[in-house]
Amino acid sequence: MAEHRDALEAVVRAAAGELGVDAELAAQLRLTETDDPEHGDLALPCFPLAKALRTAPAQIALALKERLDTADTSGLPLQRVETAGPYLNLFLRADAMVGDAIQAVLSAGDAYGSSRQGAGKRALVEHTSINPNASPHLGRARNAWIGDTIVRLLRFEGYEVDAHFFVNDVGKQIAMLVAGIGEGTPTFRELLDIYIDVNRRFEADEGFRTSVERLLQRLEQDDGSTRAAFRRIVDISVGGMEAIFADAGVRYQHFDYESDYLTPQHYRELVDQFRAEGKLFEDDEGRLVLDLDGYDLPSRNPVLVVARSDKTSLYPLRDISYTLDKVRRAPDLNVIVLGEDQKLYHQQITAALDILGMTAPRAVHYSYVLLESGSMSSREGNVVLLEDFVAEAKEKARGELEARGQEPDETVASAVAYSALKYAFLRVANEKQVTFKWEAAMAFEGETGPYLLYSYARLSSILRKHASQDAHAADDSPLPEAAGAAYHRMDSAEEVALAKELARMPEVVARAALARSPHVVAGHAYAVAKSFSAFYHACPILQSEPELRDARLLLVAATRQVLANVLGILGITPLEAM
RNA sequence: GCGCCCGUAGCUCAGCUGGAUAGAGCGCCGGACUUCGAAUCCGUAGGUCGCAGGUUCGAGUCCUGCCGGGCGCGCCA
Repeated sequence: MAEHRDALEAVVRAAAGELGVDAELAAQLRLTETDDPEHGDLALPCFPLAKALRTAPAQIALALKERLDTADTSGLPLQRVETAGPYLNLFLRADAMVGDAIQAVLSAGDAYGSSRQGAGKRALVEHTSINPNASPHLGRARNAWIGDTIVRLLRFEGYEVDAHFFVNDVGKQIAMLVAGIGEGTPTFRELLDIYIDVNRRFEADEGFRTSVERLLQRLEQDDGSTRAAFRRIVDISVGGMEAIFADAGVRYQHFDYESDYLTPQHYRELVDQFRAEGKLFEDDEGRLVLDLDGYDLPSRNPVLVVARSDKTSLYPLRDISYTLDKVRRAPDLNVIVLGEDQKLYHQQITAALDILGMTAPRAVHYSYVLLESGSMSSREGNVVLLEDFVAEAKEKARGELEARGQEPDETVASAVAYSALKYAFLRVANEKQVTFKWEAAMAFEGETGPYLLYSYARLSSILRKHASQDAHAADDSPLPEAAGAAYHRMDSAEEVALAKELARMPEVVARAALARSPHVVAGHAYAVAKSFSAFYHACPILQSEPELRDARLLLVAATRQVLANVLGILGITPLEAM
């Protein structure tokens, strides 16, 4: 479709030129996709030409139609041209659209839909980065789903991508855990209870408070045994989170520890550099403050405090150090997924890096997940833990399987459950809040993950059935030859609409990758599945006469391929049967 | 107070660089399983696109103001 559009655009521009439109204006003309088959497949609104030609748009449309009717369009799949008032509507030959789409999909296979915009480039994506003192809840999990989808999306586009998880193992929360646990070895679950406990102790017990502060100071002084004690506790948490996200299909190539960026050398180097730039000063109370004047920050004071009055580092300083390291590792594309509450902060980090002559990562900001009872907060205990939600979703999936007389297969139940959760989150635009409702997120009907899986399983089932009942079962590829198929036989609205949907994928993926917007991909997955369902109900496949059956089988195979590719980007595992 | 994001059908959300009567899902009502998987499909009803101005041949989309919600604004991370 895209290549047809380019070619037809050229023809339309030439025709406009003949009417007296100058080259510059002609070059701006774009054919738009129509939303209604009555308007053809591609259209040109003629309004922009009215002023230049001093002619009514409808007249221009008619004049263009005349030119196109007599122009040489051999080799182009142009069937006919119509005008509808000020619109010039182009109708393409259905067999060309359908055949081209199917053959493009089948020949590219798993790579179909990629525009290879990242070929030969390296990208780094930091996401999730949940503090080790809390089990992932759904609010924080949104970061992981978005981040993982961006990772997959960039990989699909040809980037070599590393996913990084920044482990915030420095700070009072962790020190409290270290002080509270001592020599013990709790599990990840137990760690979370202990965290609540030590928080209370910290409030009440002054002796405990001092021991926590002392621990922090020793850590900053690069004391070996203290570092080891922190690492031991933190790794319980890292292991726990890694397992939880691995179950969800999310993997990280690197866990980067904040404490590794806390060494006296890091500290001194950064402070010296900022001093050399004349941007660092000590305020009345002895804090080290970075002067960000001139960066137009939406803040009362354009500053960033990087060290306490006792000169121990604050998070921003360690983060700058880490970010510099990431910048060096990702020359082509550097992305970080952050909540919307981090917007100003990220601008500050961006300014700080600018002072050092470096470019900060591009941030993908997302809005938070709200429960009906309000926002999630681990401190207030108002959370839905990812683990709990997943367990319940899997339980429900097993129930649905049993209701259909199947044995509850663990793999299938898990795939169904995760598809529901991931799709529920990924379908909404990053900057929109997600209001979480159990029933809605657990829904298996309508615009949901399970519907996508169902569509895929059905596509697979058709191909399986064909392979088993047909004579060429011994053949490796029971699929008909794509080259000479009778695409012209597939001229129903449903068949053409489905093929056009398949043809849209490269454009959709490119746009999603550029904007780093998972919901664009999610929307396309649904559009393909929905379009397929309509086709399925309208057109018999295996029962059709051989020529038509073969053509439709190719459409089915191509649809299955596209759905697999799109689901792959979303991190949703397709099922051959469910 | 200042800044950023959001406001589209009863609910949850799409709507690409402004372009033809604003689309889905859920829910409601009514249909379709002896035939390729009914976790499906088809149809009906349901919208002053928060409000008011402005730019434009044309605004859900761009600009300004206001209203409502979220988030942020100096020794937390």
